[in-house]
Amino acid sequence: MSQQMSQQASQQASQQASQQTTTSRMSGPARREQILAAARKVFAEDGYAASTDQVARAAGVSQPYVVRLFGTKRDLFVEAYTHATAEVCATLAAVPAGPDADARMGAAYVELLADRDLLRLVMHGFVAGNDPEVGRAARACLGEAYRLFVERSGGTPEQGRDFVAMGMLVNVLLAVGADAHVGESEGMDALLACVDSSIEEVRGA
Amino acid sequence: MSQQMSQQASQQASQQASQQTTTSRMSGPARREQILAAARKVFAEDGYAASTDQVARAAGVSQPYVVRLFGTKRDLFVEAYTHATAEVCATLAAVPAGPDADARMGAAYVELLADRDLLRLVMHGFVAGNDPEVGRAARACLGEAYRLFVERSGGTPEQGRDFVAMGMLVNVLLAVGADAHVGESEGMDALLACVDSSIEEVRGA
DNA sequence: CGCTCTTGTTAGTAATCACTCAATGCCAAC
DNA sequence: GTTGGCATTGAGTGATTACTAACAAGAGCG
Repeated sequence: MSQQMSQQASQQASQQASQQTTTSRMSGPARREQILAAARKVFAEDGYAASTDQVARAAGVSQPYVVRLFGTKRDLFVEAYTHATAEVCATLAAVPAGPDADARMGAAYVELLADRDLLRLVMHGFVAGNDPEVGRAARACLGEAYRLFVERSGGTPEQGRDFVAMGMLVNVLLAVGADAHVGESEGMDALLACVDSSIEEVRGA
Repeated sequence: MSQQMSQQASQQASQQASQQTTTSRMSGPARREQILAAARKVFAEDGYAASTDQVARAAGVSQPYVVRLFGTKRDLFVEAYTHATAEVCATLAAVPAGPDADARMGAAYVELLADRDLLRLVMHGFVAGNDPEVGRAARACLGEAYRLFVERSGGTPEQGRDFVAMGMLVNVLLAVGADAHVGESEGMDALLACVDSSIEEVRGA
């Protein structure tokens, strides 16, 4: 499955990266962050199955250099993944408590939807959970999302559960490309319409 | 990540399969189904990244034979995946309409929880959705689950959405091994307790 | 027994993988 | 202006990959 798809995907990524990449010399930490950004994009697309070569081409660097900077492909993935989950948690944690905090939490998550790569990467970590460190980060992110919602909104456990569940539904719909295949199945169309209206509702609040 | 883990995992699978495998000659379709069952287990563990060799060892067959019978690793994955999604849909479709149909739909899904491999495989398909055929099967399954719930229970679109969302939450919690890591994060513990009580509630109904 | 079809294997191939090694240029400090 | 450290690469290695080709063996049938 990943042969044709990831080939052309990485070609696209390499093209668009080589345009924006300064081929000249960079400082170590700066290059590290650039590679991490590329890794986030590539891993979001193909998950852990993406190769370090794809990441290197997306960053405009040679492949040995990315493993030199990060030690191991697994280390790179774990670092990119923990960054992503931390970003999600930070966004939710930035919502202050108070009246209508539940709606503002929902709006904060909807804001995250703009960055498709972020949520796709988080999703990939959910199924790559047999790696102990990835699994721990994934569980921590889910638990924090629940805890923050209940704490900030003062809602019941059931409301917290529903908040996280709704987030997972949106994640999955995004991952399977539901928005890009409207008109394929009537059930999916109706589900998508219902979720979309909820998103618009929370966005307006 | 998958190196050490999948190695020992496939060794376990091969051992337990070689015990239950009739090494003698089998009929073609029977062997096909046996390999499909093995593929379901292996793909549930490691996703599409699992090798045909792992599947072959789990089935107690040589590796070239599994690609001979199924043509391509991708074909094998797609067939195993469509079988899994069809099983989920069939289970939900078996719930008759009537009063308390919503609770019975929930109970039917909880029944599916007993087969961890099934839901883990379905989850893997959700993130492998860049493959067109896998993505289509995943979207069809989600759409059908929603449609069936609304049709059988006569509920509102919002209730249907919440049903599917709850299913996704349970899937994710299962995939990240939340039940196997209790006591790690207080937020996750509270979330898991809330979901568990909901499951027990629907199980009793 | 012989003939043939299906079941199954061993041996092999080309590609890709993560990762290593040794080297090369660049920049700043002395 | 030479020295030394940092950024970066090309070339290579061994392992694993999906997949192929050719061949062995068993079962039904005349």
